[in-house]
Amino acid sequence: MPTLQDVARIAGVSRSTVSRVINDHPSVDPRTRRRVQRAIKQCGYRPHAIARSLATKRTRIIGMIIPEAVSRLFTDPYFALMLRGATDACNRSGYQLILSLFTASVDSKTMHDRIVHNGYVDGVLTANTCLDDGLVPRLLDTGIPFVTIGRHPDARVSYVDVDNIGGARMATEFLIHLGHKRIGTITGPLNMTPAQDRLTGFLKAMGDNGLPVPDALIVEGDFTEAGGRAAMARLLEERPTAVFVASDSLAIGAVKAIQGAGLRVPEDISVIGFDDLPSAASLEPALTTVHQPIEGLAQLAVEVLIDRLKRRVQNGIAVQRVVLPTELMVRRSCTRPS
Amino acid sequence: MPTLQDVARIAGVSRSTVSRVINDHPSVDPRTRRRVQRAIKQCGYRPHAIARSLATKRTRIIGMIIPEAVSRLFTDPYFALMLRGATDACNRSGYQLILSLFTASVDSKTMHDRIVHNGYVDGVLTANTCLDDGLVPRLLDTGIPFVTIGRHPDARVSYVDVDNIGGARMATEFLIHLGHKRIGTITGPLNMTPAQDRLTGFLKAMGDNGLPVPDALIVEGDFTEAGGRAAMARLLEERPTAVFVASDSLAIGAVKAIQGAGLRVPEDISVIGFDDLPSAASLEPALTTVHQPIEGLAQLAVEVLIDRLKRRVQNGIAVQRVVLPTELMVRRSCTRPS
DNA sequence: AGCCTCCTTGGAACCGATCCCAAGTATACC
DNA sequence: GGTATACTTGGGATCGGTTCCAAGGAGGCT
Repeated sequence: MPTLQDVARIAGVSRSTVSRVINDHPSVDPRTRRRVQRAIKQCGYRPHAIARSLATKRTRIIGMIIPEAVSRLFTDPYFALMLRGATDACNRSGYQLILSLFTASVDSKTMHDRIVHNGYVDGVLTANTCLDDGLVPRLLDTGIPFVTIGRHPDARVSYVDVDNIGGARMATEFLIHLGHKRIGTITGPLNMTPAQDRLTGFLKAMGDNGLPVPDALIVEGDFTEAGGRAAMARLLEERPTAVFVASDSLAIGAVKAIQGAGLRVPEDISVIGFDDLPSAASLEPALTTVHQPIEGLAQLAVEVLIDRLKRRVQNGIAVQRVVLPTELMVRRSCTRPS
Repeated sequence: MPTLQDVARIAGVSRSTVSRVINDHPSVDPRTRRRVQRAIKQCGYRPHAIARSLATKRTRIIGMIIPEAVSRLFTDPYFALMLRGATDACNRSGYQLILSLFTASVDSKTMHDRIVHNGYVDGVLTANTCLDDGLVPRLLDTGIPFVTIGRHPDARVSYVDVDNIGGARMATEFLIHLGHKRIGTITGPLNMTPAQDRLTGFLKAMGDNGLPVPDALIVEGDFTEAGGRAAMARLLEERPTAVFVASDSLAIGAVKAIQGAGLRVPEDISVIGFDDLPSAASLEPALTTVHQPIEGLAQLAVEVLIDRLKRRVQNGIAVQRVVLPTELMVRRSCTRPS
């Protein structure tokens, strides 16, 4: 592997000058620049990222942290879409993404230290943090720039999120407008903000329309299909005519539970989900759900993070927050109550 | 951030000595060692990975490349499991994983150069390469250590794989033993070796049992649910009594196509899949399929790669290949022909 | 013609570690 | 007591870049 020194020798200039050419520094004579560029081509030189990082203290690597609590859910297509969005944005900007799934085999403090303190990452992206897993406070402590996907209540945290409250309200109002009055909900784990927000939106819609929500009509699930099935089994005893389910995976389980009990969707019970996973449209019946732009959200998160990394040099550090809108996808799983 | 120098000053020794303590070099007086360790604790020193990498020429980072051709399939839970296996193995060994999904936004040669030539990765893992995407030849060219998940025909390539031929044969023989004679298959994209191998296993089982396989009973799919649906639609015209489908995602589509045509699984047509995705057991009907240990395979791939990285120092370079067995998961989607 | 500027360029320090080599010290042996 | 040996330790070069600073040279102005 040729180094700067080699190029310099071939072009008959100093390392400094070659470095300037590589980095598009303006103060290089055009003739010299061409000569250096020829030399670079000739010997197939490529800048050594590690050496460069040591000097500049920037690696152009972003760490993506998925906390252990949700890594069980990792097979949900939600994460694949998120990763695709994030990597795509990184590709465009010439950044690399280190993926760090916290798993049971190593304790999370060690994992955190490894990724944050070893100097390999300029900044961190984190998704689906639980309020009680301590990740965000630790990140704040270290002072490393980071952006969360999904809002976090701490005022110092920059995040990107979708309008979960608005989306949930929209979904619930859709059910209400269809004529439903006895509407249940299956929530996500309530230590996660998206789950909280979707519940909030649901309650707001119900409240605004003067509909009571007895506690028994609210069942906490865990964002998995199995969880949806179990939650729906309990909810069935309350005989709701419609259910707002906080994620599509949960909704898939809920539909199975309903059908398993010999009831039909939507004729006996209407079901509305949240996420609009790719499979939602091809379920039987096709799932009415709230679309959230997962890939776009992850892309945006990367862009916001990179923006922060650049500004940091200029000492601009104001918290940034972006919330994207959701969209109701009306399909077959909801109808008027009989 | 404190550096080696700072620790050295506090402990009253030289950088060299601190370095020896950090790296567990034996020739350090126990008393000195303790003194240095106290100094390290006291100032919260952590080795700077970048600087260390520059000196040692090893980063403890592995690059995982998913070629563009399959990044469309990326929402298949298969990839999530693979990533989880790979990251978990990395966590255990103290390695980091850079995830590189080749996407349309950047051409694949550029992507390849970025990840391979910038010095950030010690080695590369690659999954589901197509025979015609040129990735493997390029990797061979650069001389970087790499391991593919899924076999590659080139004799110089180290890989881990599951016994696709054996699994496919086992599945097909299961159908044959049930009494089926007119058995169709939906294959994956035949420019991918797993798809080829599963077809080979199918044909071998059929041939060994003296059953003819007219061309019309072989339909190429693309490993997606929609592809499975389309392929099955064509296959239905041939009236097979059973179908061996080369992946669970394809099988899900196939089942839907069968049900959509007013036929029942397994009463009218038996369906057997391949992969044993987490959802296979909870489908309606539960899918009989060939289990492959995806997470374990990815873990193994990481281990083999790390092993190669270590041996490389010792100039051991023999190609390594491992093939794991598969297992038949008998569920409800297959029965005797009527 | 002389002086001042601006543009280019090279030199050297630096980023934070590793590691070889030589020197110093303690122990053992004769 | 002197010398050989083993064990510790420090110094300095090195990895491959970036960047500050100073110097040289060309061009412009009076």
